Amino acid sequence: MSAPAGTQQGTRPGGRSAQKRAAVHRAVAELLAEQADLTLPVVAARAGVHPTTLYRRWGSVGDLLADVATSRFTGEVVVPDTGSLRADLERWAADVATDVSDPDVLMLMRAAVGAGESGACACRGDREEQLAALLDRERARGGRPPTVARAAEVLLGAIYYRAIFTETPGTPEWARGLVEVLLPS
Amino acid sequence: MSAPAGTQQGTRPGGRSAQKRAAVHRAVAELLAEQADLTLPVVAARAGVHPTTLYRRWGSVGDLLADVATSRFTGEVVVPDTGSLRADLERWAADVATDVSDPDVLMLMRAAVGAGESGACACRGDREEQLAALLDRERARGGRPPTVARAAEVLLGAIYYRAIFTETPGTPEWARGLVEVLLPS
DNA sequence: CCACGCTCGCAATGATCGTTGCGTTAGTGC
DNA sequence: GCACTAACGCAACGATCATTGCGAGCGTGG
Repeated sequence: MSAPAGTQQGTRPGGRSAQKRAAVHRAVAELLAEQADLTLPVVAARAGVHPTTLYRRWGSVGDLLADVATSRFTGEVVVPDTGSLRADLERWAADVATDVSDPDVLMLMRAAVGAGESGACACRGDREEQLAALLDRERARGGRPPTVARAAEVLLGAIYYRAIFTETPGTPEWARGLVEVLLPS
Repeated sequence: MSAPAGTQQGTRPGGRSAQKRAAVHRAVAELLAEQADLTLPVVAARAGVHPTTLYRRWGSVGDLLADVATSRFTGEVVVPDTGSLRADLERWAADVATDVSDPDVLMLMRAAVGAGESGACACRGDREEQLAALLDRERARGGRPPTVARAAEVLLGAIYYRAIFTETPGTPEWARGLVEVLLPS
């Protein structure tokens, strides 16, 4: 919530806080993977940090989850640039599908969504921005790509839908095929 | 989890249990709308039921939420039948979008998703079956509609995506426009 | 090098949660 | 109408959670 984006955070980027924060994030990821019910004391114990610290810094499990989700889903991703919009989208979609088919990532997403609107929105991360970059490049090339909103709805929508609301997340191949819906040949 | 589908449930459909169950479901909906943190004792107090009953019948907040979600999202919905696949889909999509744009419904969905896979899947309800009915009718008519999976991914995917992962759920008009992606003219 | 301030650890407290054994009430079948 | 079973209410218990005041440690700036 208070972190910009990178590995470190906040007021004192180089210090002890950042290490604690990283430990806590790691602990959350671990516990999430173990299906343990997330609670601040439990996270604290796992992270080797005093519970008070968590209550002070984050206040609630929801805020902590939102924080973890943002730092997990927003990061420097190499946006594909093959020269062809279709190929770029296919590759991007496959990458996203691969990412969210990881059970641990799924757990994080579900928990973040359950934490409320902020946590849910954090799960988008900067993926719409990545999409925008792809589409802008196509527009600069002289093409007429769909809008970012439309692309996000169709691609991210379908990928997230299968990941979250069904038992079978989509495969990368399936995600590639999705581009066909957006860009009819 | 133990209920078939209808208003009542389980072993003794006509009895006291069903009333308690209804009261509990109502309480969950209320508390969800109030942003209160859902916990079994709290739900029990609101429902005028003893906490023990909840622990025995559902065991955990997750199971309770999954139960509430299933009974909320699966029900006798009048599947549109206008004679035209496109019109049917547009109307159906608009109905779904209207439904999930209700803040209370949104809260329920987020909470159910956070409760785990079963809760998340419960949010689909029987909407894919409704979709299947629409598409089958078109096939019987001699048309070649998309598969149920593809239709669900695109339509439900986009609608749910905007509802859950963004601050602005889609409007019915927007949802209608979504059909154009699935059925290019 | 030193003083300031932010962050963390520590300990104690009240509140709430989740569980279990037992008695009672309500619904079902003969 | 009567016995049986299932579901519920009740009360206790231990465990865990969430909060607060205080002191110490680490990083930053003069």
